[in-house]
Amino acid sequence: MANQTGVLDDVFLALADPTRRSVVRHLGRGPASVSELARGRAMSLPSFLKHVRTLERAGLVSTTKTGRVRTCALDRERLELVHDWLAEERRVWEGRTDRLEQLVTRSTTSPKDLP
Amino acid sequence: MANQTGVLDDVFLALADPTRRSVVRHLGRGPASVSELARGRAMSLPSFLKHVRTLERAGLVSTTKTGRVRTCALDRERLELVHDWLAEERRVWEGRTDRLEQLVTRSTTSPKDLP
DNA sequence: CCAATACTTAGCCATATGGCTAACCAAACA
DNA sequence: TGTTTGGTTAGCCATATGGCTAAGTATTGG
Repeated sequence: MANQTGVLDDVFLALADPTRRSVVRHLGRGPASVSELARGRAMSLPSFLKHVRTLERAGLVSTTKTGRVRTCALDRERLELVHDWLAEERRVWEGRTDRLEQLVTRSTTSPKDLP
Repeated sequence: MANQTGVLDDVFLALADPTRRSVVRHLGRGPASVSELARGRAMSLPSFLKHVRTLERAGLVSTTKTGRVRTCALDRERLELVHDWLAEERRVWEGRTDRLEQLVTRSTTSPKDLP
């Protein structure tokens, strides 16, 4: 149940684009509005909006609208999903298939979300 | 320069599909032939081959042909690229933008390619 | 109230993706 | 020699992606 494949599909797909990775990078420094994120990009606003929607669909970004401004924020937890996937792969290489170890290994880099 | 965006595009795109992630998982246990990898999948051989090609294009898998058999192997280095990208993001969250630290942190998981 | 700002919706278009079948090598058996 | 076996090529097709423009809606500032 840990790996809903659909979610990973969306997450990896969302990250497979330089514009979107750049947005993730930007939001890493803190929340920002859509037009703020779009500034300086050689792209129309509607086109850029699609990228934001893709990031939202992947759950990497959450947005809220206040007045006429939509503010975007990064969801770090979703990015940790990538880390978890990678960690699982490493476990396979190393021949350790025991799932319990997953939670332990995870805490070495970010000791926050142990359910 | 560390982030050739094109490569990350291809790597993330390659991982954005359950079939291909499953191949990566399989190859994590060791090399395998194409038909071996295709076995049990609800998909024609040509269709499956395309996935292998996509993984090759991303550099995640390398293949060699001996006789009539094409053997595929995982390139773990390329997967570390994902880890490196993620690590960079984390550094941004934590406000540490100094690039030197990148090389140090990286060596915790794979102390190989320090240019 | 008017105008500028900040999205948003609704198309349109070219290309890419992911699947298929049919047909075609070439190596390995029997 | 003839037949599997393992892969490959060449199309075809439906849908998705990533870009655009034009024309909306809804706040906000003057």
